[in-house]
Amino acid sequence: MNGEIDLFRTFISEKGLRNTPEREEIIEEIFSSHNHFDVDELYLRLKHNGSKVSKASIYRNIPLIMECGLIKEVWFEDGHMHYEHIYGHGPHCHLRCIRCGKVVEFVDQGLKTIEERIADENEFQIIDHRLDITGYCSQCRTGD
Amino acid sequence: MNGEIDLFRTFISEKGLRNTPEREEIIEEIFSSHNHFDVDELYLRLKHNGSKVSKASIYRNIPLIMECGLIKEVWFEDGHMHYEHIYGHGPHCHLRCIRCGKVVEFVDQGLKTIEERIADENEFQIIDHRLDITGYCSQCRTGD
DNA sequence: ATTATTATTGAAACTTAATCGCAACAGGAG
DNA sequence: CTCCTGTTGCGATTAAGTTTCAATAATAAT
Repeated sequence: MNGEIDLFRTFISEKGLRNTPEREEIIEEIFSSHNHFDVDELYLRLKHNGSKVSKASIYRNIPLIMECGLIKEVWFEDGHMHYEHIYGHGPHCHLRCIRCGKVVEFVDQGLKTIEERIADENEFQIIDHRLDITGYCSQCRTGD
Repeated sequence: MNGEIDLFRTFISEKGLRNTPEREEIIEEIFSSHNHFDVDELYLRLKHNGSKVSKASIYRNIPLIMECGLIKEVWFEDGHMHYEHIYGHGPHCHLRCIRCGKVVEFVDQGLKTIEERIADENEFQIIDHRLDITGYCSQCRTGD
């Protein structure tokens, strides 16, 4: 358990960087929940839990955590970037409700097949992909 | 021809707003090319063509052009939003090269089927969707 | 046409996400 | 324990996008 924290520690060491308490606090806070997050929310959660980590440090460490392959940018909304966990989650896509903001993740094998065919047809080497479907969830949809 | 400009004019009128030369210049410049664009690039293109439209007016009009259904936000990159045409383009997805920035559009009927099934399973009402595949194009891929 | 109403414009100020410079601090190798 | 240098918090800075405001101009009414 805590695989993501160990992975990050190793990643940092192998890059010749330093494992600091601030880094530990940030990575632990990020993975203390399974949800998507943004910098401001993460900062408030840390603060609420007694951490003194600055926003600057969060902004400085997020690129490292991404490079380590533990999180990635998912969407830009309300004027800032939002992130999600990769570690412990297989590749997946999103259904996002425009009204209530709820996000449902889904996995579809057929999608992978399509992507591979498209990539093949274009001699394209896939590194990442993102499928987001936006609309209204079951609670928010208007009687259509 | 010029369907998008007429649509915008009608849209503006029916909202009780006013058709100004600035709006004409902006919408014409946007649709004078088939490519994706961002505000800064659009502003420079307008300026280059002798227009005196300000960036503020571009920022003010883009939401209207989106509401009119002619363009939409496609991705946030390099610190700012990028847009693409909807009018004249059917629903499509993107292959984006991380190295050279080239974007190839593709259409896939199977994808629509998958999306509809996912939406159905989640009682979700689809309003929009976006599938972006990032990686390396045929010119930029490393010998893998 | 003329006038009145009010949306729109450009310029500049402002807001805010994200980055950067700097001095103090601290991890970790030796 | 000491040194080297990466890291931190703070505050300043940058830049995208928004807003304020006075002047302008599109449209409807006259």
